[in-house]
Amino acid sequence: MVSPKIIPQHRRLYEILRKHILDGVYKEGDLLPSENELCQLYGMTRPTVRQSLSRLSNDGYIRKHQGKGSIVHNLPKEIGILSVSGTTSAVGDRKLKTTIIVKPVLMQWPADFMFPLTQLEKESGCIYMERVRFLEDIPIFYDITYLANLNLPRITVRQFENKSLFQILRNYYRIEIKSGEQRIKAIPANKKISRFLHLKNDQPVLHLERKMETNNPDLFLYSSIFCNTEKYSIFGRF
Amino acid sequence: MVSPKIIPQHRRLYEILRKHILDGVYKEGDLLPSENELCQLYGMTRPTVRQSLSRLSNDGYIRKHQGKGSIVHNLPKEIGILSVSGTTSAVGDRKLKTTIIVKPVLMQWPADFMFPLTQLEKESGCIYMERVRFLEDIPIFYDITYLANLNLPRITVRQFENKSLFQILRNYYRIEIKSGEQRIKAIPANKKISRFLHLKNDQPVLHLERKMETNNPDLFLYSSIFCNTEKYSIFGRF
DNA sequence: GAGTGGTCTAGACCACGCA
DNA sequence: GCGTGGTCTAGACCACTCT
Repeated sequence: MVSPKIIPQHRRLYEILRKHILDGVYKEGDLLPSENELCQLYGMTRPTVRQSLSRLSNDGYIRKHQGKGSIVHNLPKEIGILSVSGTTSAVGDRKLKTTIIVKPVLMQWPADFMFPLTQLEKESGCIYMERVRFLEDIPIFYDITYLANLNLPRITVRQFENKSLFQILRNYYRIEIKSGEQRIKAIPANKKISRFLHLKNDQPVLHLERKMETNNPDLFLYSSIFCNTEKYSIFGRF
Repeated sequence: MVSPKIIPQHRRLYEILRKHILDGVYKEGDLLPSENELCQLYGMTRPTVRQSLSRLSNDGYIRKHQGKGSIVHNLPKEIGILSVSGTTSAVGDRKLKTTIIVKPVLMQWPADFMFPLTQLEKESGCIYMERVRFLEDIPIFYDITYLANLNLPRITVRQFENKSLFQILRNYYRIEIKSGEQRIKAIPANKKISRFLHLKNDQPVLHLERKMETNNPDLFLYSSIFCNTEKYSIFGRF
């Protein structure tokens, strides 16, 4: 573990309000306290409060209405994998179980990698792992993860079963995901995919190719995610 | 046409910088003028400038680096349909041709609509249209659009061929899209879809179900979009 | 009219990258 | 050490909604 980082106030308020919404302190359709009330409650000024609310609004937790206030929005019943937080926190409160297919191993980068790599990444080698994620005992995601082996000692021996990769990166290496980009396609499931996701061959699956930036400007996290959307849609805001 | 609305300064600067990036005034990898320089150049203060840059960053046009500056980012070569601007502006400079399959008609809302409707929407009836969008002569999107018939006189007789629906809504009815949400699935193409998108039956396509909010709080725009991702991926940021 | 969110100003201090 | 972006304050005026 490492010493904690200071957390900006707008981020702190964002987390508080988000937790209150998820915990039902503020329910769907409720009016949040007004911006001025939040200022007083948490000892901030309006721009700071507004920054928190702006993020909540972008993430779909609230809707702002001029002259009325901020209203808690219907929480998406689907899987919000288009958010930044990674798969684990993307499914809300539902239980997500993980099976490791390939434990983290150090290897060469694939020859035709889905994103261009920097020289530094190429030289560092690649940490590789495969996981299948289950939601209510249905396999939903088949994740293949790649990241450069930059200042991540002992990562290949850590236990991933109950923690998300994001948690481990944050707790042990102080790595935070800042943002990312992705390409989305619909493809037929090949043999490997259909086996892991319990689908028929050639059944359509969603394929996400993601590149995530971290607070280490040299370190990126790459995922190739195959997603069974038979029962759960992928949800996003824009 | 209607009288123009006043445009906030942060929005104005956002549009200017966005245009400069798209026009190549600032090229990929270039450093944008610093925030303080932009303040002087456009006569704004830093929070205002930062609001513009923040949006540019969210939309993927720039990356901000503390201590260095804002760097113009690789423009996505794929189709950025996950952005707010609608299909037409989502494909950058490439030519998007549209074929109208069903001209706008007034009808009843479908019995099992993909999103819940307000009482007002149900009573107003539904404007319905179908279009196919081509990129470089390949059919990419099969769009089915629905919106409530609220204060939209004569919309069923307007010409959609060369203008986007969004342009018509903005120019004639002063309707702007503010934000939206969507569900994404991978599904097999049925007969109708495969005919319009020139695909084989059961070939995987992306299915987007979108609900968009406008500056009229009672008016929402709904789309069901079937997307051929054989050649072009859908691009998004998060 | 009162209260809400939307926009904007004019400063301040800090953390980071680079020369 | 200097300039960069990151955070924050303490105000201001406006547009909108509701009563």
